[in-house]
Amino acid sequence: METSPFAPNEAVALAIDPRGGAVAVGEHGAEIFWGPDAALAEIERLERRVGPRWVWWTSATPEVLVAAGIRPARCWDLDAVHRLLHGGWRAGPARSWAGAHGLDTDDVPTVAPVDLFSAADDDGDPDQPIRPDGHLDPSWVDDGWHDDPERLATWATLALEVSRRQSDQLAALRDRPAAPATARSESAAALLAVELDHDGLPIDVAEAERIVSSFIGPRPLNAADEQRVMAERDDLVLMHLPPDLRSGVDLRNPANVKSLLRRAGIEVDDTRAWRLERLREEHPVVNALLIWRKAERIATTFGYRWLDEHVSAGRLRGSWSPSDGAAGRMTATAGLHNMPADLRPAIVAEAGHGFVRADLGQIEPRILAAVSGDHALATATHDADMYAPVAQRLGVSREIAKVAVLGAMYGQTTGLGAAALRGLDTAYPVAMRYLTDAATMASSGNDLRTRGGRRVRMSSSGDPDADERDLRSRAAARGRFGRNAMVQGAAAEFFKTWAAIVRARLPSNARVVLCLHDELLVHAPLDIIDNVATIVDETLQETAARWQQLDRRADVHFVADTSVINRWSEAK
DNA sequence: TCGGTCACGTA
DNA sequence: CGTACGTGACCGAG
Repeated sequence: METSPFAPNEAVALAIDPRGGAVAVGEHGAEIFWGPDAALAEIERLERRVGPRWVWWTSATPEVLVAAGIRPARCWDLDAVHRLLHGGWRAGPARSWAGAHGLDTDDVPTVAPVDLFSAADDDGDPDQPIRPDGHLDPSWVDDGWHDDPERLATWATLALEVSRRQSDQLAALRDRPAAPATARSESAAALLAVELDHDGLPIDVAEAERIVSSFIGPRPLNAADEQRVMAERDDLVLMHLPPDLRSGVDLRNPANVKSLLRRAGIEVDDTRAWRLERLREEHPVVNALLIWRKAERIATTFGYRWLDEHVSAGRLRGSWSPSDGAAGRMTATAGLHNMPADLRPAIVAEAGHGFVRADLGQIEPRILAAVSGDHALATATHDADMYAPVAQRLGVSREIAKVAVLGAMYGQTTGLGAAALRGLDTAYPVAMRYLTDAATMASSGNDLRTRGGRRVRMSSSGDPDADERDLRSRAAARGRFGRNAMVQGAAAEFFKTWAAIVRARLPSNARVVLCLHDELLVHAPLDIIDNVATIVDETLQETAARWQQLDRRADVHFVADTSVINRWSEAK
């Protein structure tokens, strides 16, 4: 009979030295696997036979696993939990350690710049990872544990200790009962981010190039050709000006464009597209400029260079971050989160595969109903379109109701019907009070915590030069930020829980390939695609049920629009 | 070379 | 005086 020092679901800290081996440390024992290949094989075996909750310092550890084809089921990511507990986007072992030990996380020791004279003058004990002041020794953090099983074991043991302390800190958030569960789903999202980095988003490059070409023409042959094409694009705008105004105009310089427009008889405060949109008919140069801007965006940001840099083997890859520094939404580079809709037809499932695309409907107002515990607003969420009952209750049109609710969550004060805002206050006082409380706290510089326990820092960095008006407007800005962060942050937590459970429920040949704040894209073989769609829908209800279990405040319904498609552009 | 501003795409 | 993000071009300060 096989014995293991670990139990299913037990927290087991894992430290990997890709060149040497790995160490796994649990409550009641440890295992050392030496030799890189043997270590990965043993980790895979442990994952399969035991299924612990792996604890790791940073995503560098799962990166090794995912690269080796190992997809752990459960984890505890110290970075992710640190960000949750202490706010902001910065993390790393030194900060996680400091945060777990009640030390200053903003001022952790760093390795001094390499210096010939100071190199030998290190007052730290090389065998001792903890400094006298209680911080992790930065030289240890960097690579002090490499190539030595014993030091690697120390490193894993320290991780396990941090995870215990983090668990205690989460449990101590008595008014945030969802915090421990959120730490687990935030960890899962961090692991998913590693997988998204690795897997990439299926893209049909030929189709993408065709779309790019439709905006800016064929791929330039060389730098000179590129210059020529650029000049030709510029000319399509400049031709609408009298010849004596054309020279020296740089369309890429907004100030320049502004004066250009003024000379054409058009006065604007700035040259943003939404402002120019209404002036299209005023002068042909405006229309030409807006078309130019669109092409310029493709040329500079989403053109051939973008494809060359970020696409390989039919996948568009970016760098995923499981939580931003504000409300904790996922972010991604390489344009994965801001790809123009025009390019979405190029996101095509591979042969024999399809996408399941699902997006949460009206997620933020539903989240507001849940986190505030407003029963009247919760009742509205029982409708597939929750703005309809809100409109009825306020006695306004659906459009007005929608704008008013969104405006309340964003802190918008202008352009809203005052009657609708007053109506919200009387119809949904609990939800509105929740928002104004958050705004009041934030505007006076107090940190907030989301429903899942994420600390939202308000760091009111005092500017000695700020005058009274500056201070007031900054306080108001903090208020809007805080008000929105409580909703956006809880929505991000809800979304990540959903994504994490979907990930756990999917068969191994189906993968989440995109997370877009309220939208999931899953890539799967066609013969199971309907099953995957069912999993995605059922998982949403499971996510909602888990929330209700932890909160038990209001019966909020969540809905998703789910469809099976071949191209990202097909749904919606 | 760097930070700030403008601009614009997504949610 | 509606939030968040990433990217790129330009500007001015250093």
